[in-house]
Amino acid sequence: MSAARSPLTSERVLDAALTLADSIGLEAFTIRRLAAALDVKPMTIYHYVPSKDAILHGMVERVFADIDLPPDHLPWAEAMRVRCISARHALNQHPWAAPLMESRTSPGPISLRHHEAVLACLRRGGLSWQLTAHAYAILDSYIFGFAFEEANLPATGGDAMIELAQEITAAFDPAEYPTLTAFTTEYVLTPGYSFGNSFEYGLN
Amino acid sequence: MSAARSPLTSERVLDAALTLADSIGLEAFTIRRLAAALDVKPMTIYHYVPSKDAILHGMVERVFADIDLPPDHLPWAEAMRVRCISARHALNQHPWAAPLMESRTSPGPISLRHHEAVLACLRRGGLSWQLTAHAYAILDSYIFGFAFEEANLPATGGDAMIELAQEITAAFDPAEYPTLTAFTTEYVLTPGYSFGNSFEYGLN
DNA sequence: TCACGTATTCGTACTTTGTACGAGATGTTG
DNA sequence: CAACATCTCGTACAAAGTACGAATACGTGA
Repeated sequence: MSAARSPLTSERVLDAALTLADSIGLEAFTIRRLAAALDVKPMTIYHYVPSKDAILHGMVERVFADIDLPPDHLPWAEAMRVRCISARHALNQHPWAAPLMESRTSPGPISLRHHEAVLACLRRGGLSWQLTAHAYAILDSYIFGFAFEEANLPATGGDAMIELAQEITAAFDPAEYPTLTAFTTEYVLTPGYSFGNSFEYGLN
Repeated sequence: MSAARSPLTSERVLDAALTLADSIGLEAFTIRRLAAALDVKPMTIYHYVPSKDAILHGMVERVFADIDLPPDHLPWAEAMRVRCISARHALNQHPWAAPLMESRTSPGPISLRHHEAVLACLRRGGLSWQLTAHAYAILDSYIFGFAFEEANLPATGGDAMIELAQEITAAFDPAEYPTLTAFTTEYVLTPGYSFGNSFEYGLN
């Protein structure tokens, strides 16, 4: 009775890794839990993947693969806009990704292809090397910084945030931080407020 | 013989923590190593501090304390510029700080005072709540994102980078990533290049 | 069908980390 | 000197990554 012997592969390990990290966060993402999710024992994973670090590497590559390359047929600024919005979207799907992607040295082929495409887009737009470097550094700092902040916010809008803001305002003396208090009560608690709204505004 | 019994305090623990994290990085920063740096046994630290997390909290507060508040006497844009440059400087002194500061919920009084001052500065400048929120979100995303990227770069310019760039370019096929290759060889390796140069450029 | 080599899975165990618990040592006060 | 408070640390446990090699399952030719 082979009973559907699990055809585990490194692909399936990565699939499960992405899903698990999405649902429990990067802190709680452990080999042991990943093994449980795959319904195998921890050491089994090491037959398909050399180390946890390699898994993280693969996860980063997956996320990069999800980010649209700047389309060839658009002027550079428009093309970059497309890729930036796509990047934000991808980083939103995977809140754990931003710090990982930025802190990783030795990029894989997918990351490299991505960087290649972005640089090529800027150059095609006629930007000097210097402007290219500036544009890339600035845009990515912004995108990843924004995604990182957003991912670490306890709530990004909606009901949960209302409750939270009230807790916080209750914790400190409103007289000592008047502007901060006013900001939360008069603006953040406004229906429709969302941190994410600032993103597109900042893309200019 | 009391022989200079160490007057350990939570302040001294934090001093040592900052110094240690600066020199070995956040990954390697452990209670055991901190204890060694203070020349005590690990558990001694817990007499002055309730947990490692509390130490991290204190470290974040210290770094916030190092960031200049936007000066009252300047127009808001100038004042913000001052505080942003100061923030970048502080984050440069402590490469471990950026992710920590952004990922921490429940801020301490120093952080709160800082946020208060920034919000007050923007409001004094006549910005609407909405514009205030946008400005703050955008600026901080940029500052922290930039600092984070810079901190995680293997080298930020100079000789070390030259060597590194050559290693990397050697590792992949130049034909496959032509723009990337050209970028490193024709621009990054130029004497005087530094990632940090992009920061002030991006503040506009 | 059976034996054997390969591919896959896992049991055990070591290291590193944070930190709970309570014992010892030291200093202070009546 | 006795009693108490303060400070230090020894021991030990849980959770994590993963090295090592044994156990198992599977495919193939005799």
